[in-house]
Amino acid sequence: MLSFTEENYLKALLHLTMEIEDKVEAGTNELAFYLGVKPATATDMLKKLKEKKLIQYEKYGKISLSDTGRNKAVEILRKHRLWETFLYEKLEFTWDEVHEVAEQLEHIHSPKLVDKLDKFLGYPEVDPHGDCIPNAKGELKQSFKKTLSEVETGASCKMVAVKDNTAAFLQYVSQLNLGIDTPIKVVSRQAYDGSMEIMISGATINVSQKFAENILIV
Amino acid sequence: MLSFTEENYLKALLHLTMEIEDKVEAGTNELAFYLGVKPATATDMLKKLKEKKLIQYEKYGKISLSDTGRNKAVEILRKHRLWETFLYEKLEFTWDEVHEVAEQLEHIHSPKLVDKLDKFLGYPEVDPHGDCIPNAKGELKQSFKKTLSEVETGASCKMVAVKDNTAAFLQYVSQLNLGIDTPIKVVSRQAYDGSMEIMISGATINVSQKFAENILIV
DNA sequence: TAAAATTGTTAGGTTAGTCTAATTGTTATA
DNA sequence: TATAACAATTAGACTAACCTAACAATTTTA
Ligand SMILES: [Mn+2]
Ligand SMILES: [Mn+2]
Ligand SMILES: [Mn+2]
Ligand SMILES: [Mn+2]
Repeated sequence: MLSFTEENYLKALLHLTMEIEDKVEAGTNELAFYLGVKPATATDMLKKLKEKKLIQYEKYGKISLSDTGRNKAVEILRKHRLWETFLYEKLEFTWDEVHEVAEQLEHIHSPKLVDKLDKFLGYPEVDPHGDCIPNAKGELKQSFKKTLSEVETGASCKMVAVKDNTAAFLQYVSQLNLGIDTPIKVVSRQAYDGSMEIMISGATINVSQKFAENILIV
Repeated sequence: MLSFTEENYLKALLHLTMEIEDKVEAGTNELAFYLGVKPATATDMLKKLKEKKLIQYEKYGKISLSDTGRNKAVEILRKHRLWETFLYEKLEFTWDEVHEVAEQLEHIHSPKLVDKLDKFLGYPEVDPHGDCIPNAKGELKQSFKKTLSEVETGASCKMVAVKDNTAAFLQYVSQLNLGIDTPIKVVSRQAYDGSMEIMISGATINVSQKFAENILIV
């Protein structure tokens, strides 16, 4: 049985090696920074995870998940996203509130609970942030979606997910009347700073490039 | 913020000081045994809990919860029983399966989650084992119920709760077609070992004194 | 009431997960 | 290619939660 902490390291590694299309490795400092611990701490844990055959790793080398490690990590991601969906769909949580609580709930050990929760929710495919929920077999539909910042000026698209899951960002998005499935039209763009004018259900608003890079569209 | 372990000590103390009508104190060995740790370990924790003003305790003396400690403990009990109810009512768990998972879920920190869960469940008053669920104000309806073993021969009663929450006991009870609200009639009794013959919906069965002592009735 | 039994504490160790400071290995750059 | 910058590891410490073994206090009981 994995500890709370070990699970978090595996989940972090899955995140770091899934972010960018063909990135499959992570570094010690990168991992430590992501988890908010010191590199020395991460090194200790990496030795343990290697010992348990959950990662591939050599001293001074890059880190990648083993098949077992990846499966564990995907299982945790599945739980995380199912719980987020539960909180959002059944308990009236807003999409900026679910993540924090799901960070705790994802560590509950009970295969039956996960399956029953999945069933209770009607086998959802995406969580409140538009992220894919891995299925019971541990299959994760990996899609590298385009961001709003990549949409051509004048073109239209539809928001399908968000990249940033912080409460501050999510609240800002909601405040703009923007949500999953909202149609967006890119009206104009500033070459200077990449900010853009977008149209959401009739209203035109101005958003920064940083903002646009965190809205995933189709 | 209390740790997982500190919460378990407080919960154990609440249990031990609530069991019997006017018992309000517990001993170190008793506590350690209940938690499955060594007395030396419990002593360490007792010092810490005293330091945090969660218990009243003097070296070589008896232990009791302070008001703050009791409130924390009741809050955990509330979460435990709400989660058991959720698993039973919404996720098709059986009453012998809920406790184990609730032992984990009771440590999730989120006031909003507890309140929303309570609302989602329709503000239940009892859990699947017939135990009272403390309300949002932390009020716990304390009732010292009679056990089946105390019912006079020939008299009838109704099962309202169980005292033992182990899977083995609960499965046995279910197997006997016995559950919350089932009417029971005490047919006869053996003076020798306290075993009794009881009638449940027409069928007569024989149960041990130990069994009867764990069925709470009204 | 003194000895025995029971109950509880202390001392000293272990492991997991964290830290800082010092050091070593790798990569980039002048 | 030598050196500077960066990335990663090691050594040594700390805390929380546990342990065993030894000891001390309290309670029981003969
Ligand atoms: Mn999340
Ligand atoms: Mn999400
Ligand atoms: Mn329970
Ligand atoms: Mn219960």
